[in-house]
Amino acid sequence: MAMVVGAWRDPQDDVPGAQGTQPSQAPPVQGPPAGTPHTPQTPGPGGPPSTPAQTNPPSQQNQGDKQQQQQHIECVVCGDKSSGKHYGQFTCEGCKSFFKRSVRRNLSYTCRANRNCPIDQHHRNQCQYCRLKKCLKVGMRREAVQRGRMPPTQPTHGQFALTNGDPLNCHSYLSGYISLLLRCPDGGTLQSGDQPPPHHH
Amino acid sequence: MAMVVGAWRDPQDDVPGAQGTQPSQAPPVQGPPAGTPHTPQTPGPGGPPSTPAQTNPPSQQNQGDKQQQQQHIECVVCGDKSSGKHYGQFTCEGCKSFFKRSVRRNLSYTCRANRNCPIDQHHRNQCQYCRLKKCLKVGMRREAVQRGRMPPTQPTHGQFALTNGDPLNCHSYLSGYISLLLRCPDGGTLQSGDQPPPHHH
DNA sequence: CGAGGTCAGCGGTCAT
DNA sequence: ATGACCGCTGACCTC
Repeated sequence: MAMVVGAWRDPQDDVPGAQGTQPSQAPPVQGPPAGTPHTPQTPGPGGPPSTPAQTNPPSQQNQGDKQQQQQHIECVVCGDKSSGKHYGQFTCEGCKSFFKRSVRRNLSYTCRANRNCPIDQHHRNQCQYCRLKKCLKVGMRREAVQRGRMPPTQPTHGQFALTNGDPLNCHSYLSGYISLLLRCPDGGTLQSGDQPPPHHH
Repeated sequence: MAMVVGAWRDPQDDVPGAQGTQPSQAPPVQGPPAGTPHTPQTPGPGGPPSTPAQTNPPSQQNQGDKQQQQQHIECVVCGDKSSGKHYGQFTCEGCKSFFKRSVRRNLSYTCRANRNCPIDQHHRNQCQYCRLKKCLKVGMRREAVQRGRMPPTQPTHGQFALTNGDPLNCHSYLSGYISLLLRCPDGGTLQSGDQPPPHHH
């Protein structure tokens, strides 16, 4: 699992994981199973992370004053208070959610400035492009974002999933199929085995 | 990449107490070990992956032999790696816990599709109803689930809200199916995307 | 070995 | 769209 994290220096404008096209690393277009979704997460109780190579590079937490740090870990993206590790790094709930939404919906943003907007607790919402860039820079892992689960509540007609913002990357080919399904009076003939039309890339 | 095997549809759909029937066994989905949607994570603390099921003596290392290459048994429910027998069958930790929680709390779920969602390592969390159904189908025993810490006698009677049981109406089921479809039926092959930015108006 | 339990971290929700 | 809050999952442990 070679992470994507190489050396993270401050890229002025790289890390385009966000920009639909990614220059350097590959954005695996799919690597679903093979993507190595390994998620090192719980270091585990009683055991230090034995493998230093991958997680956080800068580990300067232990020095004279870290008494309270343990309780006030801060978000590596914006500096707000972290609520724990998320997608590989300590982040706040906001950056966690932002990252999840971005990856799930595969959004790409654009910076209106010079792609080096400061990202801190008060400015993090000013530029999505730079926020996502920083998320990636500090090592948040896209592969750790899972696919959605089943919706607990049922959507109403006309607006289901399309509005939940998680079309994930379902292709529009599904639209036709959906239309067909919706036309089904009571789904009577629809049987379980129904699979969507073969989907060819 | 065709990893997902076809869905396992079962001829006789329901299952309430089903058991005994020989599971159709999971398809050889063993390929990508990394496919975990969740986090496999590092061994860490207490020790190395001490028992990954590989107690194999260092004699044979050949891989050419696919017959008995490794002895990691797979979960009869989802095909993930089994950690031993649980409630009567070889299952992974996930299905074990899921089954335990379901039985303990006497939960009942509802399928939003047509009750035969594919259950494999990548989709097992998509439909609890079908996951539990499959657990029972392959023979996991409810009786094997112990009470843990519940009061010996009836707990707060009537507290067991069994949440449901009502047949779903045609519309909702159709909607559910669609939702499921929108969540990418093919197991993540379409991970990255090509989806154009959501251009709203 | 197989029950039980824990809880970090993922998921989703829904006022703002 | 954001992010505080809560439920579910499953890796790891103890018994």
